[in-house]
This record gives sequence, structure tokens and C-alpha cells, in this order.
Amino acid sequence: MSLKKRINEAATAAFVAAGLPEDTPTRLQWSARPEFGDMQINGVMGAAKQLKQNPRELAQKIVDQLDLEGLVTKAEIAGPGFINLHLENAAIVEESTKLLGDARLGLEFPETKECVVVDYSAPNLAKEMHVGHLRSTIIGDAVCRALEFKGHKVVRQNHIGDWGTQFGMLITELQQTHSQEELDAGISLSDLEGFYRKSKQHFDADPVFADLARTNVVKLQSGDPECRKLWKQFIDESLSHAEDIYQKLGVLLTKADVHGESAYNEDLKPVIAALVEAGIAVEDQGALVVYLDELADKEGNPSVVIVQKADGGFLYATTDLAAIRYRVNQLHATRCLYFIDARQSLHMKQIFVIGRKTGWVPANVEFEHCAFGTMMGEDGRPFKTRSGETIKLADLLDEAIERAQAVVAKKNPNLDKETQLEIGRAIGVGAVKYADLSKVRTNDYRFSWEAMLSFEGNTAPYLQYAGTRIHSLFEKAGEDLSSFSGAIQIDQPEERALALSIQRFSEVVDQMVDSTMPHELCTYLYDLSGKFATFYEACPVLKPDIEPQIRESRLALSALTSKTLASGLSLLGIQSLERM
RNA sequence: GCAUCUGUAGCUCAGCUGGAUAGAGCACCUGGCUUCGAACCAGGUGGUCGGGGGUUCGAAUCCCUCCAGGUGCGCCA
Repeated sequence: MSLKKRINEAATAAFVAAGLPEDTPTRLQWSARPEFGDMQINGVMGAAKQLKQNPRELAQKIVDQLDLEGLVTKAEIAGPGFINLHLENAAIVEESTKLLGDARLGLEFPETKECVVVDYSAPNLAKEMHVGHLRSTIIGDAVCRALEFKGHKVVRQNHIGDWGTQFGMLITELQQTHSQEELDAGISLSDLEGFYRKSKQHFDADPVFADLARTNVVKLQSGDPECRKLWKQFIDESLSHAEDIYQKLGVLLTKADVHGESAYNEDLKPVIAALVEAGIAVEDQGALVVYLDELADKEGNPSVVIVQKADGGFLYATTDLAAIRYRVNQLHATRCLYFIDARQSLHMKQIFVIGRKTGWVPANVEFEHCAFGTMMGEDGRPFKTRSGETIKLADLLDEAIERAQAVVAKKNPNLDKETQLEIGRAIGVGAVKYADLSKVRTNDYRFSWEAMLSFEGNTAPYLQYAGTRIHSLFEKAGEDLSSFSGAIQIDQPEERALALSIQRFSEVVDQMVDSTMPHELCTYLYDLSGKFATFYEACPVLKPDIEPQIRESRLALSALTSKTLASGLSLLGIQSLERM
């Protein structure tokens, strides 16, 4: 159990002993300022208010009951009723030593293991992946990693857009640009984006083409073998492009995680039938719609969802409902996360409400829309090229990598070319991912090459750099970083601050697993790296006049920092480096 | 019109379920490399937390209202 949890248990016990109900929040937190000690209990004032007691007197009663022998040197009452705690160095040492030998760095396994279905990335396969897919892919992936590390079962779902009217257009384009022999042999498209553009142009300009396209949609959806074959080829081709991107990004999605819109085709009619039978969907102007009083506005107008078009066609609401059933019934989800653009908030709410109304979603299964904002360019408007086109993800990553490689070549010209390129990749990709992950995901975020690759402040390179310094330290010391263990002692304030920062890792991961907000981990890792930089500056390790036990202790603290940093980065899907 | 999100230092952003004197980075200024990696560190300048009310021991945080901006809103996904 972590230091904080142990102290919190003691605080709760003292609350109870002082006559407070067991569920009174202690509001134990790390102190905002050093003069307030290491931790502070803030819950006394609130409790005193409820019981109409004098907060300082209540605080005194609690302090009298507080049994923190061996953990805390003093507990003092301050201000209107804060209790400030000063931790015992020995306790910090003991806890740090434990963490050094613990691969999970203090993170406990969950009381109940959940099955978390995570919907993320979900590119539309009609087009090439662009920057709009980046946030879902990166943030979703990081949350999956954290959930798995915590010990939950994670089922990734790449809900790709592989079904819909535009595929009729694409199939027709394929037929017109490829001979039958080529089509039989299997297609290869180097420029998916251009291919889509051309087919769209033909569709708009050529009525004959457009008719063929519409016919092909119908044929495709009714299972025509030739259309299905071409469609399948196009999907495979398009998917392999996406997989190249995943590979480059270091994202864990594979083909096995793909479960696209087309997979729900068979269940669309049953979904509609069930909605109608339950009286939830009703006819309106030829279409089938669902009215939701649960989402009515202030005047009482219900929210409306169309689940089937007047022409009998289905919409993405229908597909999403089928996906809900699949995730609950087939995947046995206990928690479902959707990493989808914030602009779809209303849609997601509607789908979830319908899932509850129909009883498809049991009360004990959670559904959460993990929304994120739009990626903006440096001008504060949606991120586009100068000519107004969306930016391909492949191009964005290539540019990031090139820029990073240039910096590596400049900063560290001694490295051989191959290593420079390798490191540049890790830094460039890491910088792009971290820039995104480190912002609160629900807000729009401004993409800036300058801020991202200046490598200063709260950036991936800063964290990676901290890691390389530790590797370098161990190399110089002639010790093995990964297996190092040594007695820790705490004398200097910088050592103490570093050790305390390390204690927080497990609670931050817990917090991130709960909130699905990776920026919380980023903020923490940046703080940790900063604490290390300060320590590294103030506390020499290998200098000749350093006593052996100090050297050992500082090496141990460094090794522990390295472990924590590397674990944190890996949860974010960012590579740690030994040199850069 | 309705719904929803946002407004914090010149810029980019944190601020956890209300907690003490609102924090970082960039930029700017002052220091620190003949020995552990200076892609770094120490320090400084800089804020009516959009405006106004309210709730209370205490508000950037909760409630109301106004202002400004973004996004969404029945047959695309």
C-alpha cells in the first residue's frame, strides 16, 4: 500500500475516533507549499461545518487520535483547520526501497477486473488517414496501455468506416482504371487520397459514372460477389496504409482489432425490428425515428434520432446501436470507452440513452464518450495545408521525424548516421504524440511545430533527455541500471523532493485509468523530470569526494527515477532513449 | 432559436471531488559549464482568473446573469 493510502487510512480512523461518520472525506492531498508540510488533511473544515463544530477544536481532536507512528514526524493544525503532516524520512526511504524492487512501482491490481472495450482510431477507409484521426488514435492507445498495465482486460475496437455510399464510387473508379487482369491480380494504390479525389470528381461530373456508382452501392450491400471482392480489395489496401501509420506511430492496433461498420450489416434489421417492437422507434415522414425525452431541451422538445431513412437505408446511428449490442453481448464489456471527436457529443448521448432504454446496456455496464477537441493550426483555425486541404498523417509524421533528425545531427554529430536517424524517429514521433497527450483532451488544441520541437518545457524530448542522463550516469559509473539495487538514504532536500515525486506514480496512473485523461500522467512525468534535473544539479553522484554510501543511494534514486519515467512513457506509447 | 464547450501572464497551457500567497513553459532580464550530458539548472519581471451578482470560514473551481468565441442540431458519417 502506498504511503498516501496508509496515511489516509490512519486519517480516516482518527476521523471516526473523533466522532465523525466513516464516509467523511479526509481530503488528504500533497501540500501545495513546503511550509505546509508534505501532505495536508483538508477535510476537517467541511466536516466541522456539517456538525456545526469549531473546526480548530475538531482538528485538535483528530490530531490527538492520529496514529502515524513511524510515518509522520509532526501533525500541526494551521489556519482555519488544516492539518499539515511532515513525513518521516525513514518512511520515505522504506517506501522508495520497496518501489525500486517493484516492477509495478506500487500500482495495485484492481479489486474487480473489468473488461474494457475501447473504441478508437476508426479511420474512414475511403480516404487516407489525416490529422483528424491522430487524437483518437494516440489518446485511445495511451488509455488502453494504462488500463492493461493496471490489470484490466482491454478489447480494442477499430470501428473503421468501411461501409457506405462512397464505396460504390470507389468500386466504380477501380473498375474504370484497372483491367480485369489487374483487378484479379490484386490492386495496389500508392495515393489513396488522390484516388478518392478522382473518383469524387468523376462522380460529380459524369452522370453515367454516378449511376454506375449508385448501382454498385446497391449491389455491394446486397452481397454481389464481384462488388464484394473489389470492395474487400480496396479495404485491404486501405487498411494496410493505416497499418503503416500505426507502425510508424507505435500504436498497438492490429488487424485483429478491426471491427468496422460492415461487421454490423447483418444486425441492422434486427436492431430496427427490436426498436419498433419495443415502441421506441416510430414512423415519421416515412422514416423511423426515436424521440428522447431524456434529452429534451428546456421547453420540453424531445431530442430526435433517425434510425432508418425513408428509403429504407440505415444510418450510422443504427450501426452504433448494433455495436453496443455486440460489445455488451459478444465482448462481455463491463466498461465501454469511445474516443471520438467532441462534435459527436449529442450523437453519443443519444446512442447511450437508447442503449439504456432498450435494456441492451445493463445498469452495471458503463458507457463513456471520451471526447476530444479539434486540432488547430498555428493560426488558431482547423489544421489545414496552405491550399486548404487536410494534412495527411503520413506527411505530418515524416516532417516531424525529419525535423527531429536535423536537431539530433546538430546536437550530437558524433553519433553514426544510422543511430541519428533512429533516434530522430523516436524523438519526432514522441514529440507529436506527447504534444497531443499533454493537453486536456476535451479542449481544442493548437498544433505548433515550434513549441513541439523546440524541445523545451513540457515536451517529450525533455522527458527523454532526463532518461538519457540517467543512462549516461550508469554507464559512467559502470553499473547496470536495470538491475541496480542499493541502500537509499535521504539527506538533501532535492533527494527528498525526488523521492516524494516518485511515490506519486501509482496514484497518478490510477487517476488516469479512471478519468481517461493522459495529460494527468504527462503533467506528473514532467514534474518528476524536473525534480530529477534539480536533484542531478544539486547532488553529485560520481564526484571523487562523494562517500560510497551516498553514491549508492543517489544511484538508487536515479535508477528508480529512470524506471518510473520509462514506465510512464511506455504507458503513453512513447519510446525511452539511452542516448539522444 | 435550442444544446454544448471554451474564456487564467504578451503567447501556449496546468490548476484534482471548493482550500492557505493562482502555477509551468515560451518570450524578456540576471547568474551558473577546464570533471556525472548546459536539449540543463538557479533566480527575476509579468495575472482585475471575460464582466457583474450570489452561496460561505474560504470561489479560477459551485449557482444565476450578461459579454465574446467555437461546435452541434430528423433522412452524410
